[in-house]
Amino acid sequence: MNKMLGKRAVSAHQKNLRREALLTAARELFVEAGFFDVSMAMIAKRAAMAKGTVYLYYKTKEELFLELSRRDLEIWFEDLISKLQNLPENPETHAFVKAVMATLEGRQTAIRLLSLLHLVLEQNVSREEVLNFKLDLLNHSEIAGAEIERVLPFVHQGQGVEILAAIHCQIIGWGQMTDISPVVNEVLEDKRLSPLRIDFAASLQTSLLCMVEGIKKLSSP
Amino acid sequence: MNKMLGKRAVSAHQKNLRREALLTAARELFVEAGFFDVSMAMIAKRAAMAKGTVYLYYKTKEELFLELSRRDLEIWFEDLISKLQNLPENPETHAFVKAVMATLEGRQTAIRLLSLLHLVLEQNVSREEVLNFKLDLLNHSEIAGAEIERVLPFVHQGQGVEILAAIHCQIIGWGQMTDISPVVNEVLEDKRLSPLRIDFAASLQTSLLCMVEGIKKLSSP
Amino acid sequence: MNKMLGKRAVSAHQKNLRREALLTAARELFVEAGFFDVSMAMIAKRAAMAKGTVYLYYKTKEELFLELSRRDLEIWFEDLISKLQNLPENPETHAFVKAVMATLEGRQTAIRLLSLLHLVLEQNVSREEVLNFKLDLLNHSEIAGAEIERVLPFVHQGQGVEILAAIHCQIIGWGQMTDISPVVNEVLEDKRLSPLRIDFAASLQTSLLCMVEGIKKLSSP
Amino acid sequence: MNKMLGKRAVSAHQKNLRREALLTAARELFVEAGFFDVSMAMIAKRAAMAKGTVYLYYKTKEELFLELSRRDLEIWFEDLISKLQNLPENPETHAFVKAVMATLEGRQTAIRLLSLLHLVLEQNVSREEVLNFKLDLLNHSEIAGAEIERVLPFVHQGQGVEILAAIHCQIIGWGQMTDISPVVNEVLEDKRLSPLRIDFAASLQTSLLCMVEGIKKLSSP
DNA sequence: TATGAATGAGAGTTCATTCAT
DNA sequence: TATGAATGAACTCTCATTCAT
Repeated sequence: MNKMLGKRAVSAHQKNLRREALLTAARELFVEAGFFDVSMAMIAKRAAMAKGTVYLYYKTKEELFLELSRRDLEIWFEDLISKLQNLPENPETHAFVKAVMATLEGRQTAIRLLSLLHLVLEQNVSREEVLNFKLDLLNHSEIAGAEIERVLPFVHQGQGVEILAAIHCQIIGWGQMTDISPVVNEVLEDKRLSPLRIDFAASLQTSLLCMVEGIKKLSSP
Repeated sequence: MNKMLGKRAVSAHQKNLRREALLTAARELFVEAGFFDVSMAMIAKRAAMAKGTVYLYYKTKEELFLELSRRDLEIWFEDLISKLQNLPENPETHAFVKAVMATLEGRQTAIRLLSLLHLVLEQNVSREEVLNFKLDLLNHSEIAGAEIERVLPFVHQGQGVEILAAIHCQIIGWGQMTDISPVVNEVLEDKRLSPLRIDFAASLQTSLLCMVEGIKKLSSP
Repeated sequence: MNKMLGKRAVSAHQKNLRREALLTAARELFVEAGFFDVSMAMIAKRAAMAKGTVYLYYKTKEELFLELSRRDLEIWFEDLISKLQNLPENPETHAFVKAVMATLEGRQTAIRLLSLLHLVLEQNVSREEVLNFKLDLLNHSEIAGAEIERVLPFVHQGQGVEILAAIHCQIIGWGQMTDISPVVNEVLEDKRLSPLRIDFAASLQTSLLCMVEGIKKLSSP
Repeated sequence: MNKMLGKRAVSAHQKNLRREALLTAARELFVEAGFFDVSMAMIAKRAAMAKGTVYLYYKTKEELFLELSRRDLEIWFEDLISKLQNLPENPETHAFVKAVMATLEGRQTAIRLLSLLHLVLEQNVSREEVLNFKLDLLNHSEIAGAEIERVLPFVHQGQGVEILAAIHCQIIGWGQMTDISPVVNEVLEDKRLSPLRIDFAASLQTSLLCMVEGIKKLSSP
């Protein structure tokens, strides 16, 4: 038994501590080994709980990781919104992109979770959980979207959320293309393959820059 | 025994037919159930072969699907190159994007495979297989990249492959975001969530348009 | 579920019952079919457990049978030590051999396990398990060895364990030569082969007799 | 195709070459990896034949190894008979045992095969093969047995074969007890276990000595 | 005679999930 | 609420043997 958590979580507060402990354990293991190679048994052990206990808090492995994604996304959104708020109106495109890029620094885990989200996390989860997740996502998206609309004057109303989705899309895309397995890494050391070696940050920054410039151009008559 | 294939694949041609049969079976099942819910046993059964026989042709499930991806990518690249060749030099951005979009029509499977590629297919596969796959990919990328450079005069040399990667990135990104599970689909019918309902083709087309316009603008002084 | 064992083995006692049930099932099947033709699945079924449950108690098939051997050896050693203790000091060689032979009556299974021990059981088992097994074996050997030294005055100190090993050797040897397959049994009915028909007890008794007499003779000046 | 063997074995001579090649391959692999870890595919490959071809010469894996054992036993018997013939009548017990021991030098493979013989090789083999093997064995045993009777005058008629069986028994017994797996070897390095460390040659020699002395003593009134 | 593709049962093992305690 | 024993389907993969060619 985890001494820190006490014997039984009776109060809502204690239950939240348990949930938090599980998420922390899951995140650590996810970083170390990836989603597929982490088992519920490992998570339980790391969180100093019994296997069965995990299921009192999360009905499936996917639900646990979906919650983890929600937390990470929430933090990211808050960071993004805050950084956008600090931008002057109609900034250099470059400044806008830099701000977005800054929100991704040190967020490898969140980026990897984003890639898993659609492929695995939204499976084997109840309607209700998905709905809550999506409502949460929408909520944050709309706030961040509005902020984008405020900052970039050439973005018309409602387009903010779409731009957010496009950013999301590129994070997933570049994320996957650069989050490669050790074997691939080794193979890519072959000189002939140098054109296929891609840097996440550089590629994302460039493509975001193009995107924003493109939007700007297409918006003005 | 599969009557169509004969009893034994002795000639190289017959062996290729067997490989093809396995790929076809795998593709069908992949469409029906997705990568994770398809087992080698199912593929064997669908291809009317014994379980052990599959392993004579592909050492792992990942190797089989990697080959499937290679085939689909090859076809896609050929289509892309051909459609680019049919474009006049310096076409309307819209025409360029339309051409790219046209290559994706009816290619759901290829798009889904592209998403899996980095996450799972390039694991549990030998160095050699990955190397061959990558060399193949590079080869096609360079031809298509050169064609892009020819078609879009503002794209300077070597940038064609990068643009291809960016297209690739967006196909993966939008692909994942729109290739959703039945539960999610159901949830998204909720009116409140309409801003999160995304159409693959529309989103990709728009974002490609922006990207190309952005590149054009950033390239000209 | 096995009604006798209850639903869940929570206490150490209940777990031991489970282990015992598995050993019993394994022993029965071993008698019926031999080591190679017994699978973990069969053992599980016979013990009325699920396949996965077996692996909670024994990590490999070899570990299970090693434990079975340990139990059988332990019982044999206890019997041997007790029978030796009941012997007067410096008995007739014949009486000594008879005592040893008596410990083997109705111990076919133990004899067959002894033969497998070195060939297969000590493979695919962890260092630790082997070590424990060997320590156990040594422990019993030393007690029995000391008893042999007490009983046979011409046996000098430390030689008891060696004699035990020689007994062990002959049990294995005659055991293997007489534990023959049905086909061989059938073949040996051929009159010409009568010199090759060997009886375990008779052969062992004779060879032990010779051995002890030989030791006696070689020890006295 | 193995160039040395030619394309097709039509003549009896060529067929024998094939059989010999298979036995050689099997012996090499048996030394390297042991019976269980050698597959028919490996043997075929080593002998530069196709898998199916092996089955034209030996109906089962066991039959092949049984033949291998027969060859090795034959050679051993010839050596034994020859060495016994070179002994003077009524030699020192020690000289007799030395002669037997000398026949085992460099015959690890034969010794290991002997241990497998009863446990696995005589299974999954046709009646006929076993009969031939046994007749062969009997034949050699009788010659060698007669030689023993000649050499050791206290051995009465018919007892020679029995003594041979007892020698056989001890070779198997000590062979198994000393032919240990790497794990066991490692474990036996533990100082506490030193009494369990056994040397094949030393143990066998001692036990043969005792046996012969015992027989001598028990034979004389 | 020779081949090697095909078989397919079965091996050991894992693990998300359930549920008696 | 917490436990962890139990489940059992599913997994990948092996290999002696068969048999169409």
